Amino acid sequence: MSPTRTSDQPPVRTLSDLAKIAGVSAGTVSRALAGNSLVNDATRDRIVALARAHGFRPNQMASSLRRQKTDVIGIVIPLGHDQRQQISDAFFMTLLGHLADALTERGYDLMLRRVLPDRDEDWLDRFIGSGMIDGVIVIGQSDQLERIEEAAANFRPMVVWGDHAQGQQHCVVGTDNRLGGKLAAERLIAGGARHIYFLGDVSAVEFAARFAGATDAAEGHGVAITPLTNHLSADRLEAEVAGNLDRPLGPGDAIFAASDMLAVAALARLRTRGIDVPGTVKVIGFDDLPFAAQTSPPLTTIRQDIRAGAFAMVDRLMRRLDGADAPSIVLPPTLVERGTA
Amino acid sequence: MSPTRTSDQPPVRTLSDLAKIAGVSAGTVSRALAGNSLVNDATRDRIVALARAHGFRPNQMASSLRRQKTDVIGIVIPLGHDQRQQISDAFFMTLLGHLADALTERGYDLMLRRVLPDRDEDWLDRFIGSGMIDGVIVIGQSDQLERIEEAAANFRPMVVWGDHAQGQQHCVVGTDNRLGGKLAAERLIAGGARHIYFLGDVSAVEFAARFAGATDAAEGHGVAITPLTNHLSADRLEAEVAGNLDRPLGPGDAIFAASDMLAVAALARLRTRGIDVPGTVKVIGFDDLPFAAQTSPPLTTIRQDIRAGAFAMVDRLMRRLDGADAPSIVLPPTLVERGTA
DNA sequence: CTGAAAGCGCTAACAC
DNA sequence: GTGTTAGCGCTTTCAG
Repeated sequence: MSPTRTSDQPPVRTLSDLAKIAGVSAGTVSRALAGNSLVNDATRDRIVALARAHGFRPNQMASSLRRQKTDVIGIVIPLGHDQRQQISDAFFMTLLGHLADALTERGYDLMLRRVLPDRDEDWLDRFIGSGMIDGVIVIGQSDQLERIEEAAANFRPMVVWGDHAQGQQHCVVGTDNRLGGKLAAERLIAGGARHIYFLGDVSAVEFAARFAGATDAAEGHGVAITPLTNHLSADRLEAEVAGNLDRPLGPGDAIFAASDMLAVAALARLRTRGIDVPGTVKVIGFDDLPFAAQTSPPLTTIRQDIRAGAFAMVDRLMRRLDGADAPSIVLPPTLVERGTA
Repeated sequence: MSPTRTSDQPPVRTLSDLAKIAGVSAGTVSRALAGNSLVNDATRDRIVALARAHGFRPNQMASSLRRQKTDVIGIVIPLGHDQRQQISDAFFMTLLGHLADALTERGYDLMLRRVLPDRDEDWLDRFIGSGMIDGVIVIGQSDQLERIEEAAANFRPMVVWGDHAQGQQHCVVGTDNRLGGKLAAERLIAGGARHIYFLGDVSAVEFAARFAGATDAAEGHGVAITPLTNHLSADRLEAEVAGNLDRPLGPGDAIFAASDMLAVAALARLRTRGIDVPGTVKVIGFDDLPFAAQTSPPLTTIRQDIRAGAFAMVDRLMRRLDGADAPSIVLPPTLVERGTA
C-alpha cells in the first residue's frame, strides 16, 4: 500500500495530466489539492485520492513562480573573518539545528548557503535577489557589518545573529557579548586573577565585544589583560592554543576563552603541561555548548541561550514577512558556575 | 561603489526590463548573463555592466522551472527511531557541515529538511517529487529502511548515509558498523572486560549493527554483553545514562557507547560515582567527534571518517545525476586509542 | 550574432 | 462549484 504510483500507467506529472484523468480542469485540481476554496467535497476527495494513487505532487517551482512565494528561508553563514573556520563550528551548528526546528514548525524549508565574503563581495544581495527565498537569516556578522547594513536597507525580511551596536539598522538577535565578557572577567578576578589572557579572534565583532567587556572589568580592578589571537578552524585550533599557552603560567594567571571550543582546547593543553585547573590557573569559556558540562573539570562558562535565540530570530523574521516592524533583541548571558573557575 | 542599484531609477526586476534599457531582446540578455553562447563581446559586456549597475539578478525559480533543474540538493534527516532526538545531534551536524563544503564546491545549494516519519509517512517521496531539488541525500536510515528502498526504486539521484545490508538496493555510504562494534568489543576484552554494557538505541539500524558486531566478539570470547537502551535526545540523554549506569560496576565491567555523546555522558556519570576510568571500568565510544580528544581522560573511540564519507556521498550523487551508476561504499572504521580503554 | 515565439507547471481572477 | 484565460520570469529553439 504505497502512496506512490501503483503501476506503470502513463505517468502523471502535471496538474493537467491529473485533470484529464479526473475529467475536470487543471484549475479545479489545483484548488482541490490546495484544499483551498469551495470545491465540491466529493470532487475534492476524488481528486485527492487520484493524486495519491498516482503519486502526484505539484511542482513547487512552478507554484513558487506563480505565487511569488517560496516558503523557503535562506540561512547563510559568512566565513569572512576566518576563511578556514568550518561551517561545522559547533556553535553555529547548534544554532542551525534550533533554527531548523523553529522554521519547520512554521512550515518553512531551509536553504543553506555557506559563503566566503572575501571571494564574493556580492554574497548577500545575490542570495536575496535570487528569488529562491522569502527571507534570510544570517548566522554571524563576521567582519561583514557594512554589507549587511547595506542589504538591510533594501530588504526587510532579514534577521541576523550577532552583536548589536549603536545605530545599527539591521535586525539582530544576539547575546550581550560585552556584558558576557564582563561577567567572565569578573568571575576570574573574584577568583584571584591578576592577569587575564583572552583567547579569540578580535576581528570578529562578537569576539571583539567580549574582549571589550572583559577589558572594562579588568581595568576597573587594575588587572592586566592580554588578547591572544586564536582562529576557529578545526585544523589550526589545537596548535594555535598550544602556541599561545606556551608561556610561563602560574597563580594569578587566568584564561578567558571566547568560545567553549577554545576553552576545551585550553584545558587539554594545560593538562598536558601539568598545570592544575582551577587550582593554579582558572579557565572560563563562552557559549555553554552541550559538551561543556561533560569536560573535566566541568567547564565554567558564559551561557548563551541558543534555543531562545533561534526562536526569537524566527519570530522576528515572521513578523517582518508580515510587513510588521520587528526590533532587534539582546539576550542576557548568564554565568554558569562549574569546576574551572 | 556598491554592486546594488545606485539610485531610485525605475527598478529592474526582470530580464526584459533590462533588455528594454539595453535596447536588445530578453533572449540576448539571457544569453549574455549566462556568458553562454555566441554573444557579441561588446554587447555582452554592456549588458553585464548594466545588470551590475541596476543590481539585477535573474530569478532562479523561473530559471529552474524552464531548465527543469534547480541546482539544489535536498538534505533530509529522518528522526524516526527517536522523535526527540535533536537535529542538532553532533554527528549529523558534523556530517552536514562537510556536505555543505562538498556541495558548495560543486555549485549546489542545500535544502535542509527535518522530518518526523511517524507523522508523515510520505516524507521522502514528497520531498523528491516537490520539484525543488535535483537530488537528495538522506542522513541516517533511522527505522525507515523500507520507505527508502521504495523511493530508491523510482528515483536514481539519491544517496543515503547509513548501514549497508545484504540485498539493499539504495546507494548507501557509511561505516562498517558491525566491524566497528567488533573492534570496540575486542579492545575492551583485550583490556580485561568480562561483561560489556552496550549503551544505545538498538532500534536504529546503524546502532543495531554496532551491537551485533560487539556481540560477535563477546560470544567468541565467552564475554557477557548487555544492551542498555539510551536515546539521543539532548534532554533525556544525561538522565537515561545515569539511570542505566546506576548499577554495581567494578573491574571486569566495561562500557561500549554507541556514540561519543553517550560515551562522554557515561564518563561524567562514572566520575560522579567515583569510579575510576580506565582503572576500574573501561569506556569506548563511537564516531570520534572533535571533542573526543578533549575529554578527560581523552576518549578511546571508533573513528568514522565523516569528511571522507561526506565527500563520497557527494561524489556518488553527482555521478548519479549524470546518469551513471554509482555503487554503495562501506568505509572502514578505525580504533583510536586514547585514555579510556 | 540577435529577435521572436513558445512554453516550463502552476494559480488566480474572471466568467458562467 | 467549475472552466477559461492569462500570465509568473526565464531559456531556447527556430528564423533571419
